[in-house]
Amino acid sequence: MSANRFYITTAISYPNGKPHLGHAYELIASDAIARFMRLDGKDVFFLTGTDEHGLKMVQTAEREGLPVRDLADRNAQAFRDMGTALGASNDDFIRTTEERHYKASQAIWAGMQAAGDIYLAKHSGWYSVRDEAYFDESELTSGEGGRKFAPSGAPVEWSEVDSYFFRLSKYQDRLLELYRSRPDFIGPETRRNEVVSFVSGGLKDLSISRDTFSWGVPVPGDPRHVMYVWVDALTNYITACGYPDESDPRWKYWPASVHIIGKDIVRFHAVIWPALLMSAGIPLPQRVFGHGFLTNRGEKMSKSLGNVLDPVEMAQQYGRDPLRYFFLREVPFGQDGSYSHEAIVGRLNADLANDLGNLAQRSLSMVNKNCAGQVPTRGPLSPEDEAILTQAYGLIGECRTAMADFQIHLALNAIWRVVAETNRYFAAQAPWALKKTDPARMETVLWTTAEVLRVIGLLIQPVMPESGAKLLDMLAVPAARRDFAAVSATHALISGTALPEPKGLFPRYVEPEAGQGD
RNA sequence: GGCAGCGUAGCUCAGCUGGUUAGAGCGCGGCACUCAUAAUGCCGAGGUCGGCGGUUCGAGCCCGCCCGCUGCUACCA
Repeated sequence: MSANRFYITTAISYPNGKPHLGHAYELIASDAIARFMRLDGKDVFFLTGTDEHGLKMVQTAEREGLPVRDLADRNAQAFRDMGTALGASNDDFIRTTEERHYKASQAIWAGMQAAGDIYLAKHSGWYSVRDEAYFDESELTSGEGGRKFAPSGAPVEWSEVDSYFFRLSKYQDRLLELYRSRPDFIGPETRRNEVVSFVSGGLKDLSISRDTFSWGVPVPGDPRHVMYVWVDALTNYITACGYPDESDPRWKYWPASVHIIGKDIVRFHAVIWPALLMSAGIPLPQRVFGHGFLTNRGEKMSKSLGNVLDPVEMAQQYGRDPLRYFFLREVPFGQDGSYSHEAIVGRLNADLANDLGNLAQRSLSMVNKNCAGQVPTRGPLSPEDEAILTQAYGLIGECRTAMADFQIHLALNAIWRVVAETNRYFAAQAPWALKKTDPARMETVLWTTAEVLRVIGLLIQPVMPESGAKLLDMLAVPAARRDFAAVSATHALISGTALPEPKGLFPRYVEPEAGQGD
């Protein structure tokens, strides 16, 4: 990966159900990062997709009376549709049931095998059919008659099956060295600490195949087995780059700049994945970043609590851009966050409608009425004008710093700090009063405000692409001048340019009749 | 149990290598303005910085103990 390329992925979603807010959140955040990097001049490849194999898909399909492939097709489409509804700009959407992925998975398997890291053995342990999981002896509780039970209360039985294993244990030292030499490989830091602690405690070899079902990628040379979870799912990130064909035009994007994932699967991405890659002799991703979870008023979303919200419906209710803004501004990226209807409405009305929307409205409507609908005449700049402009131009640096560590909320904080400052500037300069006493000065104040709005419009595009475009449209900023290279005085608004009539940027959210609340 | 982290205004959180009257946003109270999406601006209320004890000329920031909370402690993706 050259310095100018940026490859970002979300985790691939397991589509045995409909997409939920957690999926939406990860996609929105990744999309904002991808868009930021594109606008900042990078050659971006942004990937998302679905992980469609495994027993649960088979079971869900049975329950619904569908062929499993039909279920996969239907639900994968639901995830694609969610992306559309949220404005995701992914360059590809990978499905692990695709032919290209079979090739890639079998190729990496072969690579690991060639390295001597795969062997066949008995996978044994206490298995709970209901939980579909193995449990360590220490996790079990004993009931009457010596029967043993999983933490969930489900009965367990001793199970022994043939399985291929990956020599994960062999990579402990190399992994620790990786974490030591590249401190930002895992983020945020708290996740890094956990992983280091975990690996330091020793690694066991990993069961990577099953012969108890067939819905998966066949193991090369032993079609009784399908690959189990790890190899199949993680490999998607290189499948999309054309692996194993290194002459594929996409191969240049590997290694990925960052895998954006939920905090619950950090270990798989920060331990197993690099080990698989090391084994197969493939370069390692630059970074792995685990975001937090969203809760509804502090409670986990769950069907039984009835607080599961459909992200597509939310986008319709609040607007795609405002919804994106809310989650990216309200939740420090990497930490858990809570949301509620009240919190969303509060943010939308305060930050979007009142602060930014109204700033655009109050200034641009004055321009429209008093400056012949053109970019105002810029006279000599006062120290106050210079100060606010300097702050605005300085934002790109702050945003770059924040986004380099995926601190999206800090970038937005910085932008809104300037929005607030601009409202103060506008009130202090009182162009409505200057209209009578010093029209030329009024024009300069309006020009300065419009120029700040131009910069704001450019910088909000990653998070709110439509709204950013709308604001830039109102300022007649040409399409070719909408990347971050334009965040400078060099590309400032030119006095006399004709402007369209301003339109509301962010309407206030008003409760529908007989407020349903949330 | 072990390891890691956290506990600062009603709420969500900032507080750099310890140093004058502990900060922001939201919420709340008052005032101003009327260009604007009943928007905005100004002022304010005011928290024993979880508790106790230390180190220090001086601690929210260092040390010890205690209380409370969270995460991790592998085969569910």
